[in-house]
Amino acid sequence: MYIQQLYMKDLNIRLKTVSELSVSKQAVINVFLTHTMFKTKLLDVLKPHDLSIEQFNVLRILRGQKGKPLNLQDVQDRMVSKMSNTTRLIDKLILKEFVNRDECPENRRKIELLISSEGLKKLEEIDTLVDQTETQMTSNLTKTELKQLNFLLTKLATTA
Amino acid sequence: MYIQQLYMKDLNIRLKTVSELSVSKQAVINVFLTHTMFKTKLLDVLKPHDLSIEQFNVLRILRGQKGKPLNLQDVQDRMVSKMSNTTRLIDKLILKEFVNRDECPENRRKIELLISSEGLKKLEEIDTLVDQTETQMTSNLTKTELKQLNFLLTKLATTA
DNA sequence: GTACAATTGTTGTATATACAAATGTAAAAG
DNA sequence: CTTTTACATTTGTATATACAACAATTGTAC
Repeated sequence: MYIQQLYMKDLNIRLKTVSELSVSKQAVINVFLTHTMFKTKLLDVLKPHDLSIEQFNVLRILRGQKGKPLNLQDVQDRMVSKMSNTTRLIDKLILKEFVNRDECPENRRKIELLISSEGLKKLEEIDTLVDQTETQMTSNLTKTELKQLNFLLTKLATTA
Repeated sequence: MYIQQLYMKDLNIRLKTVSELSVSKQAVINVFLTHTMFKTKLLDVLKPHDLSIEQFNVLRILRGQKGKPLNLQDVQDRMVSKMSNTTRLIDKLILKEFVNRDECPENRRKIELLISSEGLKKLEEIDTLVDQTETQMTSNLTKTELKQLNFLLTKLATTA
């Protein structure tokens, strides 16, 4: 509640001044604001399950492997964050027993990461909630508008 | 260099799978990816000046006052982050002598924050660089597309 | 086959984010 | 005028982000 209210307050203040700025500056600010809103709402959903957004993402990445292990590099490549953090992030998932880590037999520099059955169970528990949240967060755009948005954001990020 | 390459690698991997997801999920991922790209590039510019993005934002907010002091709450309301951090963030700006903090005479609970002349000088030094970066980051969208993007993002964030 | 380079992962430090609790001051209630 | 409530800021703790340095293992060159 508090967060949403605070956020809306920020937004109103920003929208007054944003319109005077260049379209580029506006775009940057709008992306930052939207990101903050998405992050906040997703975190609201994940928090009761004691997962951060990045931890949730890593679990989904590992689930996507369907039993095949991934090493740190693999996981890292599918994330939008930094190597240095991934070790510690996964440490926390291992503590919660959602992930297992083993030494890779062929190459002892590597590690093998696998999601556990508890991890899978937790993901199933959350999936629907996250889906609903994502739908709700984007609900004041029509499907056509969302496609348009995705087109623009993809174009923006791909070559820039 | 390294960051950009890594980022592009991530993006390519994501774009393969993203298309299979719902438009809502795609939008969320695209906003996250774009945010990361923007943040990385802005940080590249600010880093040589020993400023974080949020520190830079606070300086710009204070400059916008043209001599009138702001208290913490005011600054916070114009930011996209959390109260708890703002104290510490400003501590660092004070250490760098870009900002002065005084007790508010009418209400000793409040503080008065002012940008220093060094702070103003630093901002002038960076302004052009940041403008160029923002323009360059958004350069593969036309002005019309950027306006469209701003419309969609504003609509997305305003009521959701 | 030893020296050097590359790969893979871990650790350290600074900053930012998120929340809760604590501190100090002002205002309101009684 | 004292107690309670609200306000403004600070501090503490956990996680995430960014970068650099380090350690261990593997690969390559001579």
